[in-house]
Amino acid sequence: MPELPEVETVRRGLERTVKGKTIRAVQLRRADLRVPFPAGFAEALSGATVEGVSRRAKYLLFSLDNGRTLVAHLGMSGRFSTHGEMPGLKAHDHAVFSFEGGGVLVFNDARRFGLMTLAETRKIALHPLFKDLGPEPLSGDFSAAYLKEQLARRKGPVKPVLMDQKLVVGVGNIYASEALFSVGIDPRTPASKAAARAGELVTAIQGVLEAAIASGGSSLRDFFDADGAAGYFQHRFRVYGREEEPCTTCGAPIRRIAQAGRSTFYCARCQKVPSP
DNA sequence: CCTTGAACCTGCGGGC
DNA sequence: TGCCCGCAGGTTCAAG
Repeated sequence: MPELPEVETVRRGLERTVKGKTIRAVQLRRADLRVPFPAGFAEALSGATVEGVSRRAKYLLFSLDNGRTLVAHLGMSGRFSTHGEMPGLKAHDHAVFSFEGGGVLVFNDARRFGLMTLAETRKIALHPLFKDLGPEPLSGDFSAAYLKEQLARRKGPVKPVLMDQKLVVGVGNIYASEALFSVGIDPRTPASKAAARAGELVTAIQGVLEAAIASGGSSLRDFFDADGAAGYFQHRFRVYGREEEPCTTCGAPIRRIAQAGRSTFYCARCQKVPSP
């Protein structure tokens, strides 16, 4: 389901609904998602108070008052939902968090590409999940100079390179296609050839991510924030999922190709390989 | 190192 | 109606 804008939307909802609440009990309805729940998971969380919910890349970080952080990734289909009292549990409701004074948080993930684990808050940057991640795209660390240097040493097509979380985090299959349309670069362009346009690419990536966050993310098959609301940025897609539909700029049919096993959408007329 | 392809798992829609 | 195929917002591992 989620790229950075969707995870950020979920984070904002969770911050509102669970910040300051104390976990009374955790019920796990299976032993693993993409990876096993760690030993002592429920016990470590019971009695802990959520001090805040932050985000690193596409991970949600619930910081607790016991020095640990609950790390959650939504994978492709993970969803959080909040309830006033214990709801009737449905298929793929894998983890259920009950809070003191009422309130229940349910994690549902049909495909189980998501994960939940615990980390020492103080050493979280060194955690295996985080130590090799690139800069946040909406931070100053994601600069034109940085992106130029990174693109210059890559030979593969620029679109899958932009989705490499070691280069920059948070950009997934939708927003990589959208950002490349926005700057008019052909997604098949060798990354090293796109390096000259690094400054525009940084601006385009930031622009599309910020616009999507402002719209509450994109809701495709599913995706609802913690309050059950759908995002609406999908109505503003220029290329993603629009194969054979006319380009909003020039009217040419949008094309779909496969790159590194994922669908890429682009306009063959508006998007060019930059000339050296 | 970089890059690609397969794997993980379930559900849905389209074509026959 | 039922079945098979391809497709889906991510990450990780092996192999070239």
